[in-house]
Formats: sequence, structure tokens, C-alpha cells
Amino acid sequence: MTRELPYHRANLRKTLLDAAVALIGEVGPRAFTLREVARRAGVSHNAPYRHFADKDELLAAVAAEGFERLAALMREALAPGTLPLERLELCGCGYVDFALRWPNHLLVMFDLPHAAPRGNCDGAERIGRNAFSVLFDCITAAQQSGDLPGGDPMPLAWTAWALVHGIAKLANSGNLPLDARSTLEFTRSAAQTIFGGMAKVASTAEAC
Amino acid sequence: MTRELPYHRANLRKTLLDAAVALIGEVGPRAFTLREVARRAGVSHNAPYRHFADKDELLAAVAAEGFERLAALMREALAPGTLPLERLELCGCGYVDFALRWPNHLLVMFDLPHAAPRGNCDGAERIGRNAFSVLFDCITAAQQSGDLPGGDPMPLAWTAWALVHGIAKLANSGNLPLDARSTLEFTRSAAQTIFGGMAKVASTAEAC
DNA sequence: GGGACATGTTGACAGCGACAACATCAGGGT
DNA sequence: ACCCTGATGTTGTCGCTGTCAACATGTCCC
Repeated sequence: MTRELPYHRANLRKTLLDAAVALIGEVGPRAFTLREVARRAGVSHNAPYRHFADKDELLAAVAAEGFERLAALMREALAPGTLPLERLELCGCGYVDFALRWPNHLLVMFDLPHAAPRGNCDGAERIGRNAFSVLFDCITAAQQSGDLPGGDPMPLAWTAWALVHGIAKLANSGNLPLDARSTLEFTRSAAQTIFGGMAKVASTAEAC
Repeated sequence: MTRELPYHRANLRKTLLDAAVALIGEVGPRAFTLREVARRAGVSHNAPYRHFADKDELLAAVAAEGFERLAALMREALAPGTLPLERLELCGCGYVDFALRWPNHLLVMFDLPHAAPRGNCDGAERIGRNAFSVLFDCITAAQQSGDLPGGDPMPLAWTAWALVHGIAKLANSGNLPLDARSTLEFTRSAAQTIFGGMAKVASTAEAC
């Protein structure tokens, strides 16, 4: 006979993480509570301490989960694109789309202290498979095809990332008077604007 | 004889607000505590409730204070500029400079739920004297001088704001591997990039 | 089969936000 | 001059939280 609630769960760590992700989405980081996570997982208020050192470590795991989901969504979003710049634009829209759909998750990923030491983005080996690398690869592809100027891709990537991140954060904090649909349209037009600027810088440099 | 600690303070509200601003800067929103604010102001743990309905209302006041300081710093920063685009660039650098100097204050201003209903930025009368209007005025000035294309200034303002906001938030969350000085230099070059893009969109539109 | 170890539970503690009841002051009407 | 009403600050209390310590339960290897 299988017991109804076995003393040792199959994978309590994942159960807790799933509950934490759901709770964050519902109430946000400020009302997020370790004890409520335990309650939803059906365990005592101290069980999480067997899998996470403290509340911050659980939140760090939530953030990591968010980065994987973000990277996956961006990869999906850029897939239909054919031209390099089109793919880059879709990638940015995927970023904003993620942010608008899970604003609280984005807060945990970027605005909680523990989220910072996630990676440096300059050590090439640490970029692997996180969200930034998706955007970064779009940039280098566009450089190779000649749609963006050559040279160090990092400043271009930072500029693009800052733009979509800024749009996402401003929209989520209620500072862009646009609904989700209009925000995504605006993201597209803003992307076109900076593409033009990047190309112009290049052509100016060529002319010299 | 003046009593050493009068029962009724001169202006406890301001004392509390100053203590709250200082505390936010030191420990950030997560460790921010109403009782510690009261302690620093030298009053009992319940005195703040006579001046603020709850913790969120005090944080909202801290955020409002931050927006005023941000607007003041931006105005100072753009003052030395002479050309409209130069002033716009300095304005953006002022924004990033503020963010890098007081990252915790910026969190309260943009990433706490109560911070949202601060203003819509589209009702012209509500823009008055807040930080966005400083940037907005730079945009319209550049339009009038012909340095930026005419038409609705809002998309241009949002794009510029999103860029500097994104740079600021990414830098503060440790996602830009640059020190403060390099971040400001990068802000300048990114500003030049989007200026070029804005102008290009205009010239393209003219050509049609 | 028995003990080492991981995993989950119960109990406790201090700190927090918030509410209620009480204390202290200022100012105005009589 | 008096009191009394309202504003302001204090003490006491409550439930909730994160975290530590001690204990209980199950697994696995010798």
C-alpha cells in the first residue's frame, strides 16, 4: 500500500521550487513567504531548509528558473524570423513579452540582491545558454551578414538589451501609458530606431 | 527652559522621512523597517503611524522625494550643454548618474507597487516638474531646433527614457561589467546611437 | 540487522507591521 | 481662568515571519 503522504517526498526540492514560482507570480517578492511555500507544498514550515539554505537561496533558484524560461521564450520568438535584423527584433519582443507576462518573476531576476552574481556576461564561457546569449548570438549573426557593423559586439548587445529591459521595466512600473499590445508594437519601432542608429554609426565610420 | 525631548516634535514627519531616505540608502527596500526608522528618529515604534497610514505610504513618500532629487540632478546635469542634442545626452547621463549613486532609492521609485500610480506621463498637466518632464522638454527642444524629427515627441521620449532606464537598471543589478565611469561613457555612446537612428527614421520618411 | 545519514517535524525565539487603549500637549470657546 | 476637544506620541498586544535547535522518521550500506 502506498501511503497517502509519504514521509520522504519523491522530489521535494522541485515541488518547493514550483510552488515558489507560482507564489511569486501571484503575490510578488514583497509578500513572498517561505512558510506559505511550505504550506502549498504540504510540508512543515521548516522542511524547505533541508533544500535551501535560506529564503534568499530559494529566491535565487526562482530567478534561475526565470532566466531559463526567458531564454526559451526568446528562442521561440525569434524562430520565425528569416533576416538577421528581423530575428533580433523578434528576440527583443520576446524579452518584453516575457516581462509583461511575468512581471513579478522579472523583479526576482533583476531587482533582488542575490540575483546579481548570476553571471558576468563578459566571460564568454559563462554566457552559455542563458538569456543574454540568445540576444548576443542575434547580434553577431547580424554582424556577420553585414546588417550590423563589425567590431566589438558587446556595446551593440548592451544597447539592445538596455532598450528592451528599459521598456519592460518602465511598462511594468506603470510608466508607459500603453497596453501590452501597444507596448510590443512600440518595442518594434524602437528596435528599428536603434538599428538605424547602429548602421549610421558604421556608415559614418566607413566614410572617414 | 526648553525640554530636552519635547513630547511634540517640531516636524516629526520630515524627521521620519529623512531617516527613511537614509535607511533606504543604507539597507535597501527589503531590510527597510518602520521600527528602525522610528528608532533613528528617536520616537516609539508607533509614532510614524500618526504621519503615515502604513509602511507603504512612507515608502511612497520616499519615492516622491527621490523623483524630486532626480529631476533636480538632471536639470543640473544638462545645464552646461549648449546644443539641444548635447543637452539631451547630458540629461540622460544625469539619469544614469543618479541611478548609480542611489540604486536603492531607484528601486523604491520604480520597483515597489505603490510607486506605479505616480503619474501617467501623457496627461500634460501631470507631467509638471517631475523627472520625466525634464527629459521630455529636452526632446521637444531638439525637435524645434530641427535636431530631431518633428511629430509626436512621446515615442522619442519613451525610447530615450527606456534606454537610460535600462542601462541604469542593468548596471545596478550587476549585468553590465562596467564601473561607474565606463557606464557613463557607454551611456553617451548609446545616446549617440539612438540619436542617429531617430534622425535616420526622419530622413527616410522625408525621402518617401 | 544495525547504525550512519539524509530528510521531515515540532518547538522556540526575536523582530516585524499593525491595531487598540492610554498619556500628553496645544488652542479655542465660554 | 477653565475645561474640553483634537492632534500627537507611548505602551501593550497580536499574529506572522525567518531562523535555530532538538527530535522523529525513513533509507541505504556494511
